[in-house]
Amino acid sequence: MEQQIKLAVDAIVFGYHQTEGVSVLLIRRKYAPLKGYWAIPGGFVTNEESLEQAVQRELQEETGVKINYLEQLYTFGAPKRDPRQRIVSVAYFGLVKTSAYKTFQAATDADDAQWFNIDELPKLAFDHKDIIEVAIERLRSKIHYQPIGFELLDRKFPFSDLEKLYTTLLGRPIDRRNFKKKVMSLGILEELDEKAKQSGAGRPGSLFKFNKKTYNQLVKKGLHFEL
Amino acid sequence: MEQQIKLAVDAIVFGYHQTEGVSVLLIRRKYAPLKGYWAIPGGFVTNEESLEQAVQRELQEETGVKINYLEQLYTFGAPKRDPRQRIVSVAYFGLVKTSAYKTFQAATDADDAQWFNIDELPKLAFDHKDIIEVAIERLRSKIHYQPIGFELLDRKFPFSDLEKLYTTLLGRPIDRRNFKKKVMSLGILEELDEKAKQSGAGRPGSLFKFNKKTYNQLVKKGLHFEL
DNA sequence: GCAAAAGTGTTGGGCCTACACCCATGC
DNA sequence: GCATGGGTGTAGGCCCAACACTTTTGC
Repeated sequence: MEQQIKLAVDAIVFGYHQTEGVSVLLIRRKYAPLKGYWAIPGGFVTNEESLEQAVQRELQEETGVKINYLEQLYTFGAPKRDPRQRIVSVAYFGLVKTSAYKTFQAATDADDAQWFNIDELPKLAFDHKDIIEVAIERLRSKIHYQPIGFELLDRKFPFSDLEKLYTTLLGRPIDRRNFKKKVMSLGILEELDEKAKQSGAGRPGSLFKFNKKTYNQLVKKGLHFEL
Repeated sequence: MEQQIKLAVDAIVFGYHQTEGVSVLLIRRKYAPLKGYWAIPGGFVTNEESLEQAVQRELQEETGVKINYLEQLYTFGAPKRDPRQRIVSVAYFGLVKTSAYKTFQAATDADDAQWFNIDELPKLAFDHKDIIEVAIERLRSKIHYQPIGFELLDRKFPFSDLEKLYTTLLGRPIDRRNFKKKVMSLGILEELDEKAKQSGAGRPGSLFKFNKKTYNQLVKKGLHFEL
């Protein structure tokens, strides 16, 4: 008997903003089933493109977002996850600098696209809630062996941004001095001769940037980063 | 245009034997293309079964092996990985006690099934060499956060078996005393009132078994195990 | 008795944690 | 000048790595 399975890809894209926290990019479905529900962006793979290309294309079409950090998350294939027919979906995990995308150009299958704080998710279509949970799990565990900030923060950022990101993801406070010592000892941060602009009160901090080169070397040879 | 992609699963199954080291289970292809080549067991997913069921079924059919530890590894979907048509394959990663399977009942698509030491792999069909490399990578990294021995060793084993397994996977010697201290401190091993049978010279060691209950608890709440 | 493998403790050093006060800026 | 957030150093304790000799067995 002929196989009746369709192959899709989904993109769970995380962003970060120092006051709004960690958020995930969702679209509102334009068509049935579950029209009007929020869902993870994604769609069917075409015959000639790679899986990564399919993810990038769907993301582009549905939200206008282009991503540079993308990794495979997990493949979801339970027989009844879509009511219409058997759909197996390869989920990808992406990180972007939220600041680059405040508004979206939704199109094709999507009515609208929007960031949602990961603690305030709307009702989601299909098994998308489970998928996001797996993705959040991955994000949380990733901070232990990969200094994620590089993909989530602006090119230049005050040190406190990084600290807040970690505090948020860990869900507990961390010691500022110890954290800074540890991060700086990795040698992937460069301090700049520039101060952050003020956005309220308080002493402005120096700006930092990641040194992409040493960062990549470090990631390649494996890194442990316990807190 | 209609999607023309077929979905398959593959199973990379590892076994361990204290003199033969770590090995992977391969089959010899019975049909074209690449008839006679060695390959990873696997096959197409049927419409009603889950991905895990598909893996177990194919493995059963092609090698007679039934597995109890199985996790998803990665999904391979490059457009040209199979010369005939687009095939996307969800690869799974399994561990078995080699001692349980010295001979195999090959059937269906396979002429023959056999263990191969991971350092002496034959020429493999399709992109299966790459897939096995990813799997070995996963196996190696897994020993750092999960005491793998449970799935790979016999129910009762001398402590040196565990030590040899780690030495082999790490590719370097480890300090016996420190290793034992660390493993015992996890509280997942029980010492038995039994000595290993002799297989050559040397003093016989006590036998140990894993305490499945505390082991599972430990895995669940996360575990770091650096060496 | 000799070769092979198992069993067994201690110490020094490095790393990690805990901890509190001053500084720069905006209002 | 006060409120807000940024910046900075040290000491004690714990854990980890390094290290070698004795015991039991087969031959």
